[in-house]
Amino acid sequence: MLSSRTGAGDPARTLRLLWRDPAAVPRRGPRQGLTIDGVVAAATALADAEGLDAVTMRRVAAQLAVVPMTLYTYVPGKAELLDLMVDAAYQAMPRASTAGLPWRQRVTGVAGENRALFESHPWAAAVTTSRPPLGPGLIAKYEHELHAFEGLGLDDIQMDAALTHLLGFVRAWAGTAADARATRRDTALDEEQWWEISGPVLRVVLDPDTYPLATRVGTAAGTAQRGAYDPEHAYRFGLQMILDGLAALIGTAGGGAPAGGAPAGG
Amino acid sequence: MLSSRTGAGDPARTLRLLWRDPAAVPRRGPRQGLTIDGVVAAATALADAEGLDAVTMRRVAAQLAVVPMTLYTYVPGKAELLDLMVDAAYQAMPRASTAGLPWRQRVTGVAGENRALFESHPWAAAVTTSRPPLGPGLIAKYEHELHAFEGLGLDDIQMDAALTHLLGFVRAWAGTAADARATRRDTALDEEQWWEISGPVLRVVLDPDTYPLATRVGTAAGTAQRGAYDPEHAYRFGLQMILDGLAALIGTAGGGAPAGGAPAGG
DNA sequence: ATCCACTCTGTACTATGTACAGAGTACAAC
DNA sequence: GTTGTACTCTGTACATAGTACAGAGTGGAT
Repeated sequence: MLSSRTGAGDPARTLRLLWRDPAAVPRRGPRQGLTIDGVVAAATALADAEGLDAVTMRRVAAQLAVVPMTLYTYVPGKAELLDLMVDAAYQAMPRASTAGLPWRQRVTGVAGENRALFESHPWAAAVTTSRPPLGPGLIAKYEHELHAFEGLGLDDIQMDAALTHLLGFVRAWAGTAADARATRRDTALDEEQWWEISGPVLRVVLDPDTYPLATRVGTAAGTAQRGAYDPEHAYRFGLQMILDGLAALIGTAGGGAPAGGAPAGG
Repeated sequence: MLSSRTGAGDPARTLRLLWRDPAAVPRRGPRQGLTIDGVVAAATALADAEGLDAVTMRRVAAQLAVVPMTLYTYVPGKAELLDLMVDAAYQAMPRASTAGLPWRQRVTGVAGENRALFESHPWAAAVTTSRPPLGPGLIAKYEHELHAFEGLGLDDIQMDAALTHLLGFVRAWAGTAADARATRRDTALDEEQWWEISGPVLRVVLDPDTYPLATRVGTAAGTAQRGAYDPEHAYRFGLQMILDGLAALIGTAGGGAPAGGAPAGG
């Protein structure tokens, strides 16, 4: 039962894998023909190009010119491979220092870095990372991002919660945006065509007198934006709300709020 | 190609299904032995009890004592079944009027209703609803929830964006919380046990000098809460930030802000 | 020189969504 | 009534997924 091969679900093993623990490298037997990084890179390339669904053990193996089961020498299972992909993506993120900048700019920067992550790796928002992969990438990212919230008079728990809230927003936004893109591709219907088809049906079935607010606001939102959902607007709006919420928290937290950016940025 | 049976991916067909369009009910042939509502209810019961993965066409069919393919008489495919499940869950949500209450209470109420939804139907946060299922449930929910944002001096687009932001938060929160629960169940490790195993490994591999902020804040957050993640705290914190962000928006929006609740509620 | 831990491989099992074809049923048209 | 046919329900079958398992080969530790 406790075979060394079947280590799927073992947190310690996954952690050692994430950190590339040298003690976990086998000393006997033939040299490995691939590397963990190579496997992760192949899987990531596949996910970037064709989405998370394209990441199957068979296809990753094919990329690397090995048979599917060979991957299980490197990775306990698919779930762990996904964890490794996420951590590697985190590790590759740029981490420019924003020391000295006003906090609104720092926080906006963190949001932007995460947005960029999800734009180059849309699948990352869809990975169900049951527990966060506590690898070097995530830790380095966490360390970097916490700096944006330091010196604002928040205690440690507030810093963590504020960062979590911000990251949750960007992730949720990225998920919605990616879903919209994916549907557009799969259905071969863009937002406009979809409304062209759905509009008439809805008009028959949906009674404006029963749902006055919904029709008014929904129409306004749908008309202002090209379709039903404008990712750019949602992002700017959400970020602004978070910045303002944070400002309120800072005002509450220490008593004396340090200087920040302008109250409202465009 | 345009068979009436294979209508998966057809938005118009899905819409008619969502609204239970009587015109879509067949007039010829034997009477159906099941109902759409019955199918949706069976699938929902399965999802509630065992999670989204348990919802397979075979198992839903088994619940209803029919053969899997029979379901395809009622539903074009699994994706549409999930859409129907979500819309039905929306429809079943309580919609108590909060007219007259201060806006912070109204918005808190909307958040709470959604939180309750995800607590009784955790799978709902995980359904990838590429495009929102524009059924009667969603529309009624939208109508109801918009009322919380009316009279605050926001224009229609701001109302929509604010609601979207709030819902995104609750959904993201629910997803994280559900993931944590699911992992606990699948791994048979609770948060504490997991840390017991991971702690030693992390201590070896993670250098506090390289990641000072991360270790300090991470430890503080992990100690204060029982494990690494405290859903209750995250929810309260996030909601507070949204309320404060909304307050700032309202202050900006019209010039004269209507009366609201206390600046900070518990 | 020997051993066996380890790598890589092929085969095989279970599970999924759903296409397809056939058998039976009951309303619409005559 | 009788007939036609649109519709329901069923069984079989296929492609694709993750991965368990067993065997053949390899090379560092002894």
